[in-house]
Amino acid sequence: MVSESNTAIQHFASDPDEQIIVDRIYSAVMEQRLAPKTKLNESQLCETFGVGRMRVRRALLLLASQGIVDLQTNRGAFVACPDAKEAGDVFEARKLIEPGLISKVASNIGKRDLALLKEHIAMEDAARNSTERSEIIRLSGEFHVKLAAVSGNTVLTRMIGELVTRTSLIVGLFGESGRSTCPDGDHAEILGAIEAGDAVLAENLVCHHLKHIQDGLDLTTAKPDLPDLSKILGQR
Amino acid sequence: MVSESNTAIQHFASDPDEQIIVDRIYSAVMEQRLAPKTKLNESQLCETFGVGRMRVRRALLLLASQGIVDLQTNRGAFVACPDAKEAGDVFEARKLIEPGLISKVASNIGKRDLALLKEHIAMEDAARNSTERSEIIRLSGEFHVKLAAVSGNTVLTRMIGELVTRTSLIVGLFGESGRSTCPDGDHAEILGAIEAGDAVLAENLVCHHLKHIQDGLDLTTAKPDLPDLSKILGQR
DNA sequence: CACCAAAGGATTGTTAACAATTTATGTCAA
DNA sequence: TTGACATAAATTGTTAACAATCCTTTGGTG
Repeated sequence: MVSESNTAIQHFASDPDEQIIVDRIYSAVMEQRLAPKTKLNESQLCETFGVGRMRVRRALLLLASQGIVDLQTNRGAFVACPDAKEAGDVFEARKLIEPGLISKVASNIGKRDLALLKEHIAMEDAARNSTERSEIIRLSGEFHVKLAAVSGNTVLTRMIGELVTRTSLIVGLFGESGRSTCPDGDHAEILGAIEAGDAVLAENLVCHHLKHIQDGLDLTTAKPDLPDLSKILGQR
Repeated sequence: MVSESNTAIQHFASDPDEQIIVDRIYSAVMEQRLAPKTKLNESQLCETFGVGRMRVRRALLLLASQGIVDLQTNRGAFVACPDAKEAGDVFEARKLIEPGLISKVASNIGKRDLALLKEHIAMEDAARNSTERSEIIRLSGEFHVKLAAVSGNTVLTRMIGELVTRTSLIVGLFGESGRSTCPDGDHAEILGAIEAGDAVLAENLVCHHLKHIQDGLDLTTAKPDLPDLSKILGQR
């Protein structure tokens, strides 16, 4: 079954406020609105969400445990900045897990879930024509998480959620600016194979889909750190 | 490369103390010395490790984010108690990830890593003859994590670490008491296939290895909760 | 002008006291 | 004896003040 919530991090939070903080930062990273190495100021977050410092710190620790935030002692929290090695690891993990998972989903999917996924793709199409770039980016990633959720395996779904979010960071860092995260028709094609019950085809499509995204990355160019303006502006 | 550390949780902890707390609880769960649903008292942990309450709470939150500890509002922290559904999910995840991972390891493993793994199996053999039951339980699980670590993929290694630990909880809950976690010769056999560079064989062996462990579980018998003494002692 | 040093401010880390909730204890009545 | 109820203890959740660290600015010096 597909969860209606747009979050992929399960709620260990006792308080709903805490979950909100995690979700919002999570979404912002997913939508590439929060660039890597962006400083996440505690007091700033406190004001933004209207909560105490404790909640913010807990939320940041949770995000750090998922590799989305980097906690540096006495320096604060920063949006994680994966290097080429880490990017490779993430994609390797996805290519190892997702095909098998989709194969299982293709074998036994219910009408209800199928409809939800179709609806999601419709949302993607709508967002593609919209001016909001962040919307399509987030939806593109979320498709993979929802697909995993259909399997009913919460353990694997959470893992995919983490990997997808980190992929957003990676694409933002190493992706060619013109290219979108996921090729336009791919998701519909994958869902088509699933609907047809063709597990092998679905598996192959996902495999190529991931490879295609990875091929769009340029891991050699260590991009100049975005917040490090000295090198960009220093040479006038 | 295989890490020498016996922990599978990466250190997000700023403080080494915090890492120690996480490691110790982690190991205790791994060795099945901490039964599911065991209450983890804060002040007790503070005294045990000689640290402040903040550190303990942070450690517990990290463990909760890994599904090893269950945090209940106003009630405290308890060792997680997976149900049959969750147990199935964990095994499904392992069966999906580990074979592919081992296949990759078998394709290109260095002499140094091979030696380390052999050494580990020797330790297992030694522990099997020892009186300490907990030692062999922990080493059995750790073998899988070290195997993953050889791949060099830290993302996947962390995931396997989480899954292995949760497996310890599951085996403790649903496993037949007489049986050990991992069949005696299996690990050596797997390593043999890896040394021979036979990726397909290694993959199959791991697959069967996991299936064998899972078959040893009795998921139907919802075991009487260990700390719930009323049912055990009530019927005199 | 560049470079270094020190003071000030800002931010994070830690501690301890307080508040809220749960759990245990004890009393009384049926 | 059992059950409900009230009280007390223990435990967790929260807040706020304090300490330590880092970053910036300022002022001086070569």
